[in-house]
Amino acid sequence: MGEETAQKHSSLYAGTLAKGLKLLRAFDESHASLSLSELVQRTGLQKSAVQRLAHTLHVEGMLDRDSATRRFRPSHAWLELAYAYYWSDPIIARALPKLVELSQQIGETVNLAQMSGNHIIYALRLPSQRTHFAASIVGRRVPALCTASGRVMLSTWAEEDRWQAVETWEVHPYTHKTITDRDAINADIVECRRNGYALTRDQVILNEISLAAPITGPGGRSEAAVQVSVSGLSYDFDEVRARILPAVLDTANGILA
Amino acid sequence: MGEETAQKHSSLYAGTLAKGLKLLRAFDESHASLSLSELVQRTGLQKSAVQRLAHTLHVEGMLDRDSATRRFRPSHAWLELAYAYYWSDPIIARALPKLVELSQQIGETVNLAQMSGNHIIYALRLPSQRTHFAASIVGRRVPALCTASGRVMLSTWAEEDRWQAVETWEVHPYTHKTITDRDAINADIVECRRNGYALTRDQVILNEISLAAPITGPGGRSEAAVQVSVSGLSYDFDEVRARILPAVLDTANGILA
DNA sequence: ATGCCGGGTATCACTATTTGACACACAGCA
DNA sequence: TGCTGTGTGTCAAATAGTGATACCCGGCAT
Repeated sequence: MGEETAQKHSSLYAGTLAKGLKLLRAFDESHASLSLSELVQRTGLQKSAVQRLAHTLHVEGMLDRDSATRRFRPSHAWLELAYAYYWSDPIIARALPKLVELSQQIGETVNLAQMSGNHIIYALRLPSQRTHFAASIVGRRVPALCTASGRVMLSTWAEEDRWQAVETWEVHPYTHKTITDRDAINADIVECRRNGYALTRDQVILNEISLAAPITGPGGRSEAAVQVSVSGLSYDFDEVRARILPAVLDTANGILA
Repeated sequence: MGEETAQKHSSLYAGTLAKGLKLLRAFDESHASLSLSELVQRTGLQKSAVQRLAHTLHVEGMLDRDSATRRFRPSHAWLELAYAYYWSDPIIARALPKLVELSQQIGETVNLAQMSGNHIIYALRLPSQRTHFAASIVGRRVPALCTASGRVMLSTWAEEDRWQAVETWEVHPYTHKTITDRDAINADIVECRRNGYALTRDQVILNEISLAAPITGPGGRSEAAVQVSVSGLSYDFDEVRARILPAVLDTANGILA
């Protein structure tokens, strides 16, 4: 066993609960439903433990069980947790009406992205056009350096934090055009800082243009961004700047962090 | 203690995990953040237990802690769980593109509602107009009998199940116009059955008109519905029937459950 | 200043709870 | 018929959670 677990086992650490959470996290976009033995594989836990924990989660309504196949699936309770999240994060309530307005105004997909560790997470999504499923649903995480939202947010950070992020944060080559060179990413962030917005294309999905503006609080450090996705087949950068950018900047400025 | 707990304590029941989940569920729309002692109050658990469980949830990234106020809050992980849910429920991927289309077509708020026990839960929401915050975010649960969605779904159920629902399921008087009389509700459901859609107003929010059509699978029993909300100040029933109903029926029929 | 109070934190002996190896039942398959 | 993989059930051993207790700190009234 590792040494990094040392801190965790501070007699305040409830291992059973942690293992239960591990079961929940075993479900993701490529593991939509899991059998008992798959759960064992994915979590590395003991069969007996998984059996008891999964049973408990089922009884408590956190997992649905298909009685024919015996497989487990996330339950509606998972959406209820999202509901509670939305109420707890004050920026959501401030952003939502403005995003709806923006969405109506420009007729393109509008998102609220938040910094979450070294990723961004989409907290609100208002899809207006057909795109990939993953690009339409909340809760998706993407390495911040690969996204327009992440870069604009970073552009508002203190020199040192920004530097540390560019040097060490994860990058994932989603497409063959994804920028993985850290100097190039840094250059883009510097430009974001000058412009007050970020404009990227082909970073996560081919032919997708992404425009983001930071939501800044009194400290000036941004932890959230308004982001718009449009098809690179319908727009070029200049058109985006002309037809969409002003509204996005307005929206972002109208949301006090 | 109680006798209803008998089933749960079947030696397969991990109490510690269940208590941890109880902490998560202590957060809701009127309890956006909770201190240690508030968690104690709301869960009825021991202070020590709450301390350990909350610490564990924090270490595991399920709870954020404001280091100044020492209060706990839902973390981004709660949105990630929703993300996993969306991938796991096959109806979501089929419904989403059609709902986006419908939303663009009619320019009004579109929802996907699912039956969840005796409530409906909003699984997808595409808000187009300003409304109440609660009416714009996913994961909200409402007693099925109070909603157009719930009633159309029930209208497709077998006589006996329908009857049982109308007789026993919970009703909540959200507004002074909410129908709480079970005979009246039953009459409406019978009408839904004849019409193939449900049309209500003022049931949950005053001046809100709600139109719902069932998504039916091969069995004929509906567990999900396409629902549209419009302002009762801009529409009356006849206008809704003329201008919105056809598109909604098309959409619902185009989604195979 | 003083003392009280409530909330968050830390400790520790006790024991209830989880553990994990084993054995069983069942279904699909060679 | 006898595998093999899964889901289920059992039980002694020991680990992990319990909850009473005490401590620390800041705010507040006296």
